Amino acid sequence: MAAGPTILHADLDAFYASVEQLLQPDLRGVPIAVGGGVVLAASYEAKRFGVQGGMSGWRAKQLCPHLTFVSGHFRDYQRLADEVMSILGDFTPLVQRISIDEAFLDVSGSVHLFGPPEHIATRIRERVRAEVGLPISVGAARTKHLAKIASQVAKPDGLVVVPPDREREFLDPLPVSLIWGVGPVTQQKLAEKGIHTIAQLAAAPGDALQSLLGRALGSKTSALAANLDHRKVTPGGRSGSVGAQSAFGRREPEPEFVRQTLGHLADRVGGRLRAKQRAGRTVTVRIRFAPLRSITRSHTGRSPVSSTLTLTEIAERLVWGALAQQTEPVQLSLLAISVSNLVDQAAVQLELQLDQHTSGAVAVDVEATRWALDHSIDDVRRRFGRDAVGYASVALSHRGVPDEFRELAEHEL
DNA sequence: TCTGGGGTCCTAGGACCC
DNA sequence: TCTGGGGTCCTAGGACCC
Repeated sequence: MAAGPTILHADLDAFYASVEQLLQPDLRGVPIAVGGGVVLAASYEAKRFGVQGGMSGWRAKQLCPHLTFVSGHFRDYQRLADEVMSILGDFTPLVQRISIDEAFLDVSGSVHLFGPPEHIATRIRERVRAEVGLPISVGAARTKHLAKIASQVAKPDGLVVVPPDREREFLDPLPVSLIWGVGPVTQQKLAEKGIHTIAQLAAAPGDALQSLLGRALGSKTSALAANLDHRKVTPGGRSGSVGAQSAFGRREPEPEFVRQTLGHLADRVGGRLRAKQRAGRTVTVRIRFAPLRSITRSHTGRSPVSSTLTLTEIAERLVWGALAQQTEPVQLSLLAISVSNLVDQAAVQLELQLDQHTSGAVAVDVEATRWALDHSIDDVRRRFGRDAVGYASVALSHRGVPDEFRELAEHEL
């Protein structure tokens, strides 16, 4: 029995921009960009001029002089994307959301209820359009990789089904950049070897690719080009790290500024860890210096942490250690904190109780006390809002980006 | 005129252990 | 007298994705 095209990849088109055009009818049909300094998303009218997400605002304006910039309505993005995901869930419980606006579905168990995959895909597109008001593209194929490529080819507002007996025909002429994991650097390396299409990539010897791209990427890329993808659609899934960052134009590394920024970041990261009942043993800081260069420093401790004050202290130590190593005077443009090596908080508390009878008692006890204090703060914030209570220097610190945007990025998918 | 924020995965070297 | 093999963990950096 040959498997049919039972994996779908559903991807909302130019999502942020489409939402703005949905909410503000006078923006429909005109080139718009969400964002200001940086383009977060561009409407298809703007994309026709070459405007792309991630591009700086002035560059976008150069390409498209009539471009309208709109500020984002981030809560609406979350709300509408959740509505779309809920529609997807009506067709199968096997929905794997991989970002705010896209998901894989395995509909192999749904065909007896809803008909063949291409019919399900069509129904999804109709319902999203009718009930939410947004365009969505869908790819249907036998594997996740093919379905994902198919949805990209289907854009904007289209459906592409890849029948199992026509997969090679579909893949061969496409550019290598459509393969998952092939970005600008890899694309350039391949181009230097004369490899531009997936057909050329599939024909290249595996060991040559491994020496060109490294072992893992080489073999993964060969496998995808050869159309060998066995990944399953797995709903849920928990993240392995939690982080936050803050960019600011160009600042002298003044102790008070560094301390407040790290306190603010630690507050956000700690709060999210505690909300997920998680804690982590490894704390990593990233420092970006004014003209682009960035470094990371990390510390792995014996016991997991999630309290705001402990995170702040570790981060400060790492940052000042790294700054002390710099031989030239530096200016900062970004600071970030990330926590990894995560474990469940329940396990942490058990360990805390055990540790109180051992030599690690003092340090661990401090963390336990701070964790309890943070938990009370979290509670108050849940009831009275984020700004109701907090550490003084943290509460005062400025933010360069709307809070809604941060919360959107933080949202547990 | 350098541009946001949140992630994943991989590499490579060194420490340490058996 | 440098000579083996394998494994884990940690650190720092980089490519890539949305």
